[in-house]
Amino acid sequence: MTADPRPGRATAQLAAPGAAPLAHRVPDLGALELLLAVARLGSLGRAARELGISQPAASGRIRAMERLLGVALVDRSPRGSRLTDAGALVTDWAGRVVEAAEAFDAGAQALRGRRDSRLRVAASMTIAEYLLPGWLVALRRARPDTAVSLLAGNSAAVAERLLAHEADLGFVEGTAVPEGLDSAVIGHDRLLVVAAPGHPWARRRGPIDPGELAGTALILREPGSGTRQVLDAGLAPYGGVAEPLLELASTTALKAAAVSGAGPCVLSELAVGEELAAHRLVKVPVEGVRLRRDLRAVWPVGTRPAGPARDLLSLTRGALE
Amino acid sequence: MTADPRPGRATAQLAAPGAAPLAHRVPDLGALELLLAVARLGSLGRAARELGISQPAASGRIRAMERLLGVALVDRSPRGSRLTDAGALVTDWAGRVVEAAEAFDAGAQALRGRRDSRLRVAASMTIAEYLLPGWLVALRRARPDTAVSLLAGNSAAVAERLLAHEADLGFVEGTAVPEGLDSAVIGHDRLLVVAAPGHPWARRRGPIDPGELAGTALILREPGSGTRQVLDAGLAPYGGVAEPLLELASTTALKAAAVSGAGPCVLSELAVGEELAAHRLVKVPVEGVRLRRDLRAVWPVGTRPAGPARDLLSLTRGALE
DNA sequence: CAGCGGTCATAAGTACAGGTTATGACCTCA
DNA sequence: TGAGGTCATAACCTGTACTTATGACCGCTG
Repeated sequence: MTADPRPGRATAQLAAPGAAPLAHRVPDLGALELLLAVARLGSLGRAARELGISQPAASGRIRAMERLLGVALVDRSPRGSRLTDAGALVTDWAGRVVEAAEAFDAGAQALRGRRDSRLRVAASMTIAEYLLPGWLVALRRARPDTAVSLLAGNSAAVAERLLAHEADLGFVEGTAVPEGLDSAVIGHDRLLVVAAPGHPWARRRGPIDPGELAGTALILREPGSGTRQVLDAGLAPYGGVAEPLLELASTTALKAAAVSGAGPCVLSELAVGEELAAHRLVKVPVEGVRLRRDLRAVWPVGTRPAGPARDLLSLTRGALE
Repeated sequence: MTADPRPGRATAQLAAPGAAPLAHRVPDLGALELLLAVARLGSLGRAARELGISQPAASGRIRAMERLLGVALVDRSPRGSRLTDAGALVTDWAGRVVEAAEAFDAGAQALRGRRDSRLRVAASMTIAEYLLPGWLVALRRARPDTAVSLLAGNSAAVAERLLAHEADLGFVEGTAVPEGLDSAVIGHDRLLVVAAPGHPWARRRGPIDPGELAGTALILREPGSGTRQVLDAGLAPYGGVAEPLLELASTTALKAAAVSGAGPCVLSELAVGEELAAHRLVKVPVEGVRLRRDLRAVWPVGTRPAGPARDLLSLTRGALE
C-alpha cells in the first residue's frame, strides 16, 4: 500500500484527538474478555477458571481496570460478583471490541493457514476485508475443527487458484464471471460518496447529480482497482471522473484521508459502516447513477461445492441484501 | 446483572471455539495501532515517533506481531515500509478493532467524567450502550476539548436529572415524553426476533405470525425493562407473551444465551448488528406486529440546547433512519 | 454451633514482554 | 563521498501480570 503522499498533513489531524495512545486508556483484550466472562458467570473465580488464570489474577485485573476507568464495575459480595450499572455499560462496549477481535482472529487464522488445510478460500480484497472474517467466525462456531486458509487477490487471481485446484471456493465482486467458473450471487455492494461531517457536501439538502460528481476532484482508489472501475463506468456518460484529488492504494488510507477532511471520497458501503454509524463520515446522496456491483461465490464448473465449502456458501446466503 | 441461571451449559458452548483465550492470539491494541500508523505513514520510524516510542521498539513490535500471525505484514526497504498484501488485509481488520476501542474509550471517558464537566448527558441504557459512544467519538473530533459526563438510567431518571439541572441533554426511548421536557425524535428502534443459525426458526421459509410468537417461550429481558414493555404492548392483542424461557437482566447476557442456542430472543436491532453481520444470530421475520419505538433527545422546556449540547444534538440528527 | 464450600482480598516472589540507548548496515541522493 | 534517511541488532532495565499460599467473610447444613 502506498504511503500517504502528504505525510505530515492528514496525519496530524488524525493523530490529534487523544494525544496519548489509545492503548494506555483502554484495558487490553484479556481484561475485556475477563469482564465479559465475569458478567456471564457471575463470579470472579469462575471467570478466572474459564480463562485459565488464577483467581487472584482475575481479581487484580478487574481492580486495575476499575482504577484505569475510574469507575466501579462489579459489586463483589461473598456469594458472587454482579455488574454495577456502569459495569453493564462498559461490558457492552467491551463486547464490541471483543467481537472485532474475534473477527480479526478468524481472518488471521485463515491467512496463516497452511496449504494442506481443509478449506481453501480465495477472495477479492473487498470481500476478504469486510465480509469473510464475520463468516469465518460463524463457520468456526458451526464447524469448530475446520481449518481455513485464505488467499486474497483480484478476480483473475481467484479464478486461477480455483482452476488450478488450489482453492475450493472463491468470492469475487464485479460484473463478469471469469471463464470456467460457475457462480451464485450472494449479495450486492454499492459505492457511496462520503465526506467528513464538516464538508460542504455533508450539509447539502438535496442529492448531487452525476454531472457534479464527475466534475469534482475526489479521493479515489488507483485506476484498475475494482471500485475505481465501477465508478469510471458509471460516470462515463457524464464525461468520466475528474482528475482525482488524491489517489491512494488502500481502503484504510482512503478512509483516513476522508475522515481528516481532505475531501469527498468514493468507496464501498461495506467499508464505511462503522464510520457512518459513528458519524465520522456522512453519506452524500447521489441521484441518477447506479454505482453497484454483484458479489458472487464462484467455483470451477462441474465441481459443486461440498463439505466445508458448502457450509461456508450456505452461511453467506441471505447474510446480505 | 443476573448470572446465567445455567452456568455450565451455555458457557461451555460460548467458551469452546478458541480454547486458548483470544488475547493470546490477537496482538494487543498498541500493536494494532502501530500497524495502522505504519500503514498510514509508510515508515516504522515515523510511526514510532507518532506513538511516542522508539524506532527499535516499533520494529520489534511489528516483528512480534508477524511471528504471532505467521505472516509477513510489511515489506521493509531502506527507504520505508509498505504493507504486504496480507498486511493490507490485517490492517483493515485491525482498523475495526481500533474503532471499537475508540468507542469504548469515548464512553469510558464520559462515564468517569466529573460533575463539573462541560457537557452532562443523561441517557437510557440502550442509547448509552449502542449509540452514544459513536456520537462521542464524533463529538470529540469536532470539539476536541469538550469534556462529557454520562449518566445512564431509565426514562424517569433521565427526566429527573434534566429537571434538576444536573444534566444538559437527555436521550430516551419509548412512546411517552416525560412531563416538563421538550423533545425531538432522532431515530427509531425496532425490536427483532433473532435465533441462532441452528434454530428451527432460522430455517423457516415464511415469516412467523404474532400468535405463534406470543405462544412461544422466548428469552427476554425482565418485565419493566424498555424492550419488554414494547413487546408486551405489541403482543397484548394476541394474548400477551408466553411464560419466558429465560429472563435475563442485561442485553449482553441475552445475546450470549441466544447465540449459544438456548432459544429465540427478542431485542433491539441496535444491539445485534454485529451478530447479524457475523451470522452468529439470524433475524426471524415477523408479520403483522409493529415492535418499534421512537428514540428522542430531550431537554427541559424553555432551555433550548446550546453550546456543546447543541453540537451533540446536531450530530445525532440524520445519523439514523 | 461447628464446619464445609463458596466467595474475594492480600502478600511475597518470579518471569517476561516491552521499553530504553547505542550502534551498525544498507540505500539514495546531492 | 558524505549526509540523511531507512531498518536491525545487542545489552540492559523496569514494570506488569502472573503464580502460590494464606486469611477473612458469608451462608448453608448436619
